[in-house]
Amino acid sequence: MLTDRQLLILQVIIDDFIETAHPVGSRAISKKEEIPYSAATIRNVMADLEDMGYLEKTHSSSGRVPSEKGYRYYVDQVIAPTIQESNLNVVKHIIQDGFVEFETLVQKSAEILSDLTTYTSIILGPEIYETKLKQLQIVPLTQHTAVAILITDTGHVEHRSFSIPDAIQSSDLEKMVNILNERLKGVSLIHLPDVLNNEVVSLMRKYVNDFEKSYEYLKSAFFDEQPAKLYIGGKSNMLMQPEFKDVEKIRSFYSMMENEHEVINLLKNTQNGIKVKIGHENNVDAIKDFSLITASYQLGDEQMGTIALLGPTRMEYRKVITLLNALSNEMTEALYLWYKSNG
Amino acid sequence: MLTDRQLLILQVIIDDFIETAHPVGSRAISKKEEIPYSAATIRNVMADLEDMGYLEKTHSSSGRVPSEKGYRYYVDQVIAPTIQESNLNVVKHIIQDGFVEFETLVQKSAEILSDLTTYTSIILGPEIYETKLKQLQIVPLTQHTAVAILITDTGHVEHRSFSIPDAIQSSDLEKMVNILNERLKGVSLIHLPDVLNNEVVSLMRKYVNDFEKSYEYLKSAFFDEQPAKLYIGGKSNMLMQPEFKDVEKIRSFYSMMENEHEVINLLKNTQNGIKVKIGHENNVDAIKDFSLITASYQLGDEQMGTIALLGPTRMEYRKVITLLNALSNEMTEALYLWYKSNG
DNA sequence: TATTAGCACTCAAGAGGATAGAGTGCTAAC
DNA sequence: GTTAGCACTCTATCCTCTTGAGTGCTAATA
Repeated sequence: MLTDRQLLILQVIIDDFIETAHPVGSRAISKKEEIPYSAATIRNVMADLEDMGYLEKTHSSSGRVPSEKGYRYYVDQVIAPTIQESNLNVVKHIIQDGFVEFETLVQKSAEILSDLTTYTSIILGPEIYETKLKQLQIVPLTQHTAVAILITDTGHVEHRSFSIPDAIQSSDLEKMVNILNERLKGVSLIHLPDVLNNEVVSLMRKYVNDFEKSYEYLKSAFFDEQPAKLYIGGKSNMLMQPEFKDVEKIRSFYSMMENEHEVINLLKNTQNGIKVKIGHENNVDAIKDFSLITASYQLGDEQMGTIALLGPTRMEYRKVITLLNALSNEMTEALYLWYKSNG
Repeated sequence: MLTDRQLLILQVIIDDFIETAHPVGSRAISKKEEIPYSAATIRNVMADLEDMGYLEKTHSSSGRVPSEKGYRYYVDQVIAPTIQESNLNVVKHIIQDGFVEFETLVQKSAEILSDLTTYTSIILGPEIYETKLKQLQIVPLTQHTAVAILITDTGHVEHRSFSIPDAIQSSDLEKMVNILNERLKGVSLIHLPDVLNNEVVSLMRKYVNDFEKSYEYLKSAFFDEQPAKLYIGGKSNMLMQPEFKDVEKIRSFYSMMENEHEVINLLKNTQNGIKVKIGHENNVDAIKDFSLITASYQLGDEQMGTIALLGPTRMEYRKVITLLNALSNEMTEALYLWYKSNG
């Protein structure tokens, strides 16, 4: 447990370092208004804080720099208790421009977020599994091609083009779609494969000629994989950070960000609420010098998606956490209102 | 006009520099098998080539580096005449995996392209204006929201969500869509606004209550702006290039690439065929050290889209031009077959 | 006359050394 | 418990020196 004085000094050091990115020396601290101690006293306290692992030196006679443990303490003990529930009015603003589909809303919020923070924002789009099927359609283009369109009750639209083998009659396809629409309307996407296999298959086998083949085609068009929607904003913001002087660091950062799969993994398994992962806590080597702050938005108990900000460990935690907190509240609220109005 | 010897030496210098990224000295050249001259002779030739503007020095006693004029000559006189029509079989490969919409095809080709070259690929998606409307649909989601879906004969799907003001009856919307479908089917997207204003408006005014408002909504949903589809692949490839040691360069490159608008402008106004723009020829300061090679694919005389590769001026022109040429031929061919089979 | 060998010269890049400045730790005094 | 003072440490920067790759020019050669 830290004494009041130790805490004060830790705080001042971290604030200073976050602002300047330079190691902080005892003399600079003692000059600050809120600090009534001399440089020598500060030095003693700093030595203690270093022993406890909250501070580090870059070399034996340098000023101090916060360690990951230091940031952790700062975030948990200093920042977290003081976060005020606030409202950003970002979402409201976007919605006022007219109805938008939820995905667009998320994307725009993300852009705003990265502009506001000069860090990189990452958004894992609303998990569409929980949304329900509104309508399924097949529009023939030519004799051998067609496009299948799937519309959810949130206004999300998925579409796939596919070709129709000679063996399949277009009337068969039509019949099939009719059956599908009748049976699947209102079913949530995550249950779609189940319902499909249990209830619909037998029905279709009865009415549709050469059913197996048609079914295979439809199935592969829609139900095989639902790619997660990933938005990344402000990647070049990162280049403004002074810690990015090293080309090698830039390289590893960017090639990681180009790999969708890896980024998605980073955001997965986040629980509700705000989560701060500092440096090595991310367990990913490419971002061992970064902190990732994630927030999720949800409907009821169901998590819908994740918003995150990625920046150097020397991040403006207070600002970022406040922002993300406000935004995730707004998103959750917007989602709730949405579903309520959907009855 | 260059003598044979001058041309030979210019060629060797450019090839060498493209490979190593180091200024090329006279001694190194004279050691090459295909060069029967001594270093001193080479020096005289090099001095002449420099006087003519084909070569440059980085400092007064450095080796020579190709100038933009040098690259220009190299591309126009050395490379261009030797390009062989070839086929990459990329497109065929993708199409064999099943019917895909044209946009997907373009995107996949782009990925392959950037992997193959270690440069950055940029693709301006098929201009959808020339394609024809297949079907227009409005699917109501709730009492106050709906999603409008537009399907083209190429299998391209656009969708917009919008809210329905109280004043508008859903039966009116339905009527409207029926009229639109009847009248607009088969109209090419680029003529849509005209036909809409000239033929359809009067008809609708007759049948639809409170038409003006509904119309405004539909119009804003679809016909205001068609965002060009832009794909960029292998941005981090650029970081592998040795010329990218300077963080400032990286910064200006990446912030330019994040600005869709600017990138689109770069590719616009490309004519048919392969076009090579070297360094300052691009008229964009951020890529004054880059070359941009563009190829378009078309249907008949109508240009459909543009494929481009962006790399350092020290680019493997032969390889890139051959690749792009092959790919654009393939795309054009695929497009032709496509439309033919559409009757 | 065209080519080549030879030599003086130039410049960038890297190594080594000196210096200034910001910082520390420790000790003794308050 | 706090602070002043001092010796010490390390980095960053600047300067100088050296090396090596390269050039241009001139005189000799084929």
